[in-house]
Amino acid sequence: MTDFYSIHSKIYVAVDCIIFGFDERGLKLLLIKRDFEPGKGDWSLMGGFLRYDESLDNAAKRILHDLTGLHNIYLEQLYTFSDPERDPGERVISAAYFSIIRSEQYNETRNTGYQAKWFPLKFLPDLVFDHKQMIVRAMKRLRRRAATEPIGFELLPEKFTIPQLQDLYEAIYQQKLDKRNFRKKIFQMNILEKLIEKDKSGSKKGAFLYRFDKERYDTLINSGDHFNFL
Amino acid sequence: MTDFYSIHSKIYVAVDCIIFGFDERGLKLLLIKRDFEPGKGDWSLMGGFLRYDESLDNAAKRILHDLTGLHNIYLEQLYTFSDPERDPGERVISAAYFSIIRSEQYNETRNTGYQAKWFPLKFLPDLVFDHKQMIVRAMKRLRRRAATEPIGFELLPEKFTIPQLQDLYEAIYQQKLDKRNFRKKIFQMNILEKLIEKDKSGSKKGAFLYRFDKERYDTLINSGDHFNFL
DNA sequence: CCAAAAGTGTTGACCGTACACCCATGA
DNA sequence: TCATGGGTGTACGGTCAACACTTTTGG
Repeated sequence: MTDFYSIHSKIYVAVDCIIFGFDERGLKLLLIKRDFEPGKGDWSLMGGFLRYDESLDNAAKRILHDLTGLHNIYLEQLYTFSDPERDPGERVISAAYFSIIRSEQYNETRNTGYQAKWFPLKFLPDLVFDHKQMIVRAMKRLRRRAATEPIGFELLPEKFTIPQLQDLYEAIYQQKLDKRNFRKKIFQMNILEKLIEKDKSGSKKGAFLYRFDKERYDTLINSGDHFNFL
Repeated sequence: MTDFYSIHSKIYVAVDCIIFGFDERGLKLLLIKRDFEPGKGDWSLMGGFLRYDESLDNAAKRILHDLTGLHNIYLEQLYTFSDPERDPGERVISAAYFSIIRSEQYNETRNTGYQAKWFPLKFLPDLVFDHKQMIVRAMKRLRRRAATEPIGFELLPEKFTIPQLQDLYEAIYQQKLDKRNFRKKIFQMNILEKLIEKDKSGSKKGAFLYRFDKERYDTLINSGDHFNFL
């Protein structure tokens, strides 16, 4: 291949993944302990380098699969960070990716060669480089997405209760929501399938389980409907 | 500087700018005719390469200044395009930047060594590489931004009439808006300063000129206000 | 004097928000 | 039996959308 651009600089391109999870105790992030310099021993987002023959999306998929063993993770490009001083070791720009997984799908004891750990959003450790900024931006993206797309369901088990769903939205937006208004809104969207079973883990009475009806949702979208989840 | 990452690939990083303008005939984009291979002679977004010691934001500013001579252009990172096949000449990823200028500030006869031309959005020529995709994404960003931030004013002259402002929003969202409702909404935001002068270029009666009152806008935002321009 | 664009208010529908009590059950 | 969380309806206010006529003036 002819190099048309040889007077210009080539640069390392990294990919860093902000991985959101959710459980009873709220939103959390999956972080790893860096086992290489610079920043060895510090907490960091899961990352890697873009290879010569792959897209950023594929690099992010590869990196996430490496860590979690999972395919089909919700993933979107967030922002490319490029301050020349951002990585003290070398000139590296980094495309940050926003991703969310059902936390049940990844537990820390999985043996992958990485030291990974879930951290509640409110108790994040210090992080290398500009990873904190990446997380701040990811949090904003999560809020925006959750308001207009049904990504909340990606953070819950397949079967979930309305109170669980509400807890999730309250965690994302950091505000209490009115129970009755929340239910009204969700139900009138008509995208949940009510199951016969109840989940009794949260209360004595038990709460009905629901499932997100993706087919119905897609049908509604295709017929021009819009949704506002908050 | 130690190279910690030498087992990884370095890659060319480009920056491409989608430059929006607006005039009586609607929204338009500033494109240039490529004067180097590959794609020489084709129409293209204005672009350049990221230098070793600058951020992407600064690269975009530099590239825009090169073309237009302007500083303080509205600019935001849009998305990084990275398909390995996107540039047939070499492996190059490109960070696309979304920018808007008052079209009065740039006219095509300016002599910069670039062959640049405004194209109405509806009559774009074929473009090199993935530049069309970049524009599609930029258009979406423009719609989103224009709904929540006062960027519309960046596309108009300092003094403008309400019908001009309405024409702009109609062009952005490609739909007719009701005159009375539009005025009501804009005025109740209380961010326009009405001038004594009229602009008679659009009608015999003449329309009053207004100016965007940025200070008032900032004050309102700081006191927790929100805006919806559509 | 007339064509062409600027400017002006009201109403009904809908949506978001506030708010309080009963139900089911395990301990 | 009681503490705990699940589940339910209504009323008010604000916002959005629909809609038609008068004003000004250059040609």
